[in-house]
Amino acid sequence: MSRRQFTAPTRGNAEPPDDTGCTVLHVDMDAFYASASLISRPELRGRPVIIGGASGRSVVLSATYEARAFGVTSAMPMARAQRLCPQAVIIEPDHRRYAAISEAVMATFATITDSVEPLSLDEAFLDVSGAVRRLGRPTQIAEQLRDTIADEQGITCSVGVASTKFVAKLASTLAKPDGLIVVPREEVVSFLHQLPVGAIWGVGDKTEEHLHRLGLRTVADLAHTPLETLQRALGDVAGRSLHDLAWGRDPRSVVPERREKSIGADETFAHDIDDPVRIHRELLRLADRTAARARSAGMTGRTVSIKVRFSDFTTITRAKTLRHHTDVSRDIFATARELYDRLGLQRARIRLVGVRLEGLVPSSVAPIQATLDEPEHGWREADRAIDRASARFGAGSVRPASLMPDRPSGSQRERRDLS
DNA sequence: TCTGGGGTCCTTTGTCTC
DNA sequence: TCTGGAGACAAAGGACCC
Repeated sequence: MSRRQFTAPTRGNAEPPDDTGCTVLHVDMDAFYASASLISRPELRGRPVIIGGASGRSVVLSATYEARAFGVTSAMPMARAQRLCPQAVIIEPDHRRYAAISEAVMATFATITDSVEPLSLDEAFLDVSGAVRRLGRPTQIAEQLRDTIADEQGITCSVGVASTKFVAKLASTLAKPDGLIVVPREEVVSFLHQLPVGAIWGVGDKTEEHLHRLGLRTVADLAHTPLETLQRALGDVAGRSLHDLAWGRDPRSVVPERREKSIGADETFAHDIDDPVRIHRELLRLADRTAARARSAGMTGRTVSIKVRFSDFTTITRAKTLRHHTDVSRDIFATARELYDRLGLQRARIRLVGVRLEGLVPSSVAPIQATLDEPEHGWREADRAIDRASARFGAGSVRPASLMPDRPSGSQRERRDLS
């Protein structure tokens, strides 16, 4: 669910657009989480529905177009969304269902081309240059895809067809909902120059504000600003990138299979807390979750970082790079706890803590060195056993005793407590 | 209005080594 | 032994995306 909305520029003629050379497709599911949730609740179709958590601090994950008409957007606090649209039905997210539908949609993409670059669960770039002879022109392929996804999954999607990723992505945003926009190669510049600067991928609120202060409101303004001026204002990389994009220059190709560079987890508390014992417990839970996900992905990391957000929303991060790669819950927790304790916080009120493992490489290419104090059958084997138990009995079936809701007796605690 | 959770990338600054 | 520059790397923060 995009947070920004723009109106599509009008094309000057009624001829069908020329899609020659427009071999990049950007496919984006419409209100994906909301549409997926309504598959099992067909009686709610046509009504305002908001997908989001019930807790006081959660935000909107997605909303149907009927709810968006009331001003509800993604990432908006749930409390505000409910004030804007009190008649909306609230549904808790069902991430398993979203993952299953996403997998099926990606499988449909794979029948078109090998060159699929997923961006998230609900959108992907496809390079269809190798499929044109077999399946027809890019626009025909896009229409086939839209039909197949609607028939097989019961949800709609929008597609942008262009010669570059950046323009295809913009086109799909403008095509929403349930639409298709082709931007012919010779119309790229005129298409872009009508748009506001905020339409450009990578221009968020802060950059947009900065550009407005410079008097730059449209992509055309941006294109006609000297490169050096943009680089002075936004930095070398961002300045050059924006200037290139404003002229439709985007050399990035569709790259299938992007590898994760970090894995992490964070948690916002229902109420700010200042109890170090509770914060240590939360760090243990998050380290445990992070390590399990890394092992499940077959990855190990060398840098452990923590994030702490205070009650006034200021956020700090601290990181430590280890001598060896790890995927062991206990190592990640010990490092996270050390980083946290080093902050020397005296009962500061904390809103969120997070743990992240960075510098990921596949376990197969990063031999994990046993630490000197590691017993013959060490923590890694214990983690593997927990992973197997979780796979068999469900996530969380085995966990550190300090994370059990009801603290057990001392003997049980010693047997299981990883802390 | 009161801000989730999962990520990526860029910039700046500090430290270490040669 | 001290100093300075260059380059690599780590750390921290910020902006952005879905």
